[in-house]
Amino acid sequence: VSPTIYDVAERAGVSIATVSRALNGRSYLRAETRDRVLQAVRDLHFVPNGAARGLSSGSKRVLGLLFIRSSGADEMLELEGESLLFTDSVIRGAELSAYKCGYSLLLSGVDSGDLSPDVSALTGKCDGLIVLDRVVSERRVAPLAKRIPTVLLAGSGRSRSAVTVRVDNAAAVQQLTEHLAVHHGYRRMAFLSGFANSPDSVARLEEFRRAAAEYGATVEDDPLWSSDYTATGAVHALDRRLAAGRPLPDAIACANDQAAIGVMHALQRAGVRVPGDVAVTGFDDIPVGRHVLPPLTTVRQPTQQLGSAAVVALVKLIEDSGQFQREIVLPTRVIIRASCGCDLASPHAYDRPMEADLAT
Amino acid sequence: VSPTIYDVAERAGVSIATVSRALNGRSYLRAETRDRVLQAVRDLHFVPNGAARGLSSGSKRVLGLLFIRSSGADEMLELEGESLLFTDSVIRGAELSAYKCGYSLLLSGVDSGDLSPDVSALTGKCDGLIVLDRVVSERRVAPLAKRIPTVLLAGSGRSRSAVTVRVDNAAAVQQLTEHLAVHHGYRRMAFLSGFANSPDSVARLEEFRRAAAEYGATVEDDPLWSSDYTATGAVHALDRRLAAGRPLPDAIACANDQAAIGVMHALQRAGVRVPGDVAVTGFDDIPVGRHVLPPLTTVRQPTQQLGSAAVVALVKLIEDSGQFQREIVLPTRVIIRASCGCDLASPHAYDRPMEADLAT
DNA sequence: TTGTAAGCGTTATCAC
DNA sequence: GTGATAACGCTTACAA
Repeated sequence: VSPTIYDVAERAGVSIATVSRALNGRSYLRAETRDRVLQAVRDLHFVPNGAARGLSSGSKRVLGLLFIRSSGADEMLELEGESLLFTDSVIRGAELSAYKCGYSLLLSGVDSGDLSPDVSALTGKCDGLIVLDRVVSERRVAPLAKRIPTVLLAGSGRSRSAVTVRVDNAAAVQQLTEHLAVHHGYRRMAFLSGFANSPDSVARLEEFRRAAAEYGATVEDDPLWSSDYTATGAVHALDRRLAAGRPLPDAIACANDQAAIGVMHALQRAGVRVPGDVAVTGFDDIPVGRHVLPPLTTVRQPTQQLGSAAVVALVKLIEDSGQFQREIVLPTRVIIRASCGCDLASPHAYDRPMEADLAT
Repeated sequence: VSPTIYDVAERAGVSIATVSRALNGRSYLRAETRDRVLQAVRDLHFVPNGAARGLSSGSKRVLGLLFIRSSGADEMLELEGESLLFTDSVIRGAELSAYKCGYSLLLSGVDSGDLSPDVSALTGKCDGLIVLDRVVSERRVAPLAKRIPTVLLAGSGRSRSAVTVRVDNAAAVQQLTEHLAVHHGYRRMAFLSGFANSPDSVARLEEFRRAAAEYGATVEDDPLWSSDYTATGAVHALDRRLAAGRPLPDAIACANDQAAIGVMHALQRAGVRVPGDVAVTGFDDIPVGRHVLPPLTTVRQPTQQLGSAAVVALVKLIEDSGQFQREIVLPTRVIIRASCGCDLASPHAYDRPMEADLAT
């Protein structure tokens, strides 16, 4: 039913090669001929078939983006709905950047429990892959990257086989830890991890341990300080920790904001004051972080830029398969609010309240 | 570099037709042969080329989703970042549903100022299109839908040419207006519109006028009561209205939550109490709505379901091109919080505070 | 500057 | 059951 270049060629009185040339503008063409072809294209509402194009040229002009589908979104807390933001923001950044590079973005979620996701359905449809944190285990990256250009997003940066785009976890955690240990003088700390297989969570924990040691603070070493990036999971972890009866740490750093909010909730419910008795920090800077009480001290990541940087790196990988950066590290910024113990009116209050935002 | 069915066929000692059959499982095949082929597939890490498949079979197994890219996200208020949620949530729902139907989702943003977006880049790459609110004007829908299966998301439902999936704006606004007019007794109302070319905004305004009249309330008729779905835009609109000096209405219903938050901000900044002096309501139920003061009375839409319903409708349209529903209407739910004048402790407080959510 | 024709990697229609 | 082989709609040498 759809017209093909043959139809266009016939209507314009030229060969299909000429139509192709007029469309792609690669070769020289008499202006008059080109106009005639383009007129026929318009007349027929011709749109080139992407599959045929991809097959013939070897380039589908499509990038795949693999992310983890949060399991059972419907059954979760309302709050969990906000976890959409990190991945979604990456997707937005990636889409825009892909568009600018002349590609489209093909989305594919992977169920969180799925250990060996069937990536092949996607790989066949695109020229390259952007793989978000935790989608494929580190040892499965190499075989994948061998078959198709692959960029890892938020990986540890340890994978030698694929390009990695990630944030500077080390600098962020270093800065945050210094703030907690030096500015506030907290000595007994804890770090609530995300998934054990999340390179980001692992990197943050490692750096937290290192930095804490540097400032002479201790980090509680107990398997219960690990969770799953959700507020619910954090509440459960904290409830277990509270039940243990031992004195609580001075400060609890969390692998992400949702967990931090869960931690604050569990503490407050147990009558522990935040930050009076225990300070809490997050990571990501999700919007609701400024509306909870106390407003959350956290680390802001350039989420959209993560997506766009990944696309740019991937396109480079696909197009000029020559040299490329093995690793791209994006900056982070510590956002001091109140949950760390700071007074919002203090000079550390980089972040302004909502009214100020709106006044712009 | 990638292996083809020829390589697989050779390794398995069969013809390419047999490989194709083993892969697609359509035809009968000796079990032993099939196993041999599948083993070769695994050995070679063969992945069928999607472009070739699409070209040969006529079905690319890809659905396109067109949405409006919010303009200049970087320069906007932090709050605007939360407007990501509606579209993103639709995308998530669509992705999951597409996956279940055996399709992938191809994303394509359209710049908000772009009057005649180049949809052709996408149409060539997919089997059908999901078009979000405001992406293409109503008169451009028909020619598009003629060329490629198209589902309109959040359209007015007036387009005879394409299938429409939308929420029940009429019921929601009717219910909300009744609450304002009957329960609270407000008589003088206003409605702050979104974009003039947004069918959803138009539908909400129309129904608001109708319902208000039904209950004997008046609706201010002034061009300044129109804006652009953003908090900033709403602040500007309200500032103009405040400057006019006339007495304010009893209640202001807004076309979406961001606008409602902007309205509340502008009023409060001018010393007007919400809801004491003027009641305000929103639409969408974005997460931050429960954290603003007063918590926002609004209408919840099943955003993920909008996406998945659109996909299901589109797949049906593509696959059994026989009959299909012209219009699919999803239910909405009024969420009463405090900005309408309700006491949160009253029986109308369907929505529980954050603590209650977390306690689950 | 334009036309001819050979692929690209599948699926699907025939035969056998 | 399985194997040849002809599409599918485009790009791109190679000729002219």
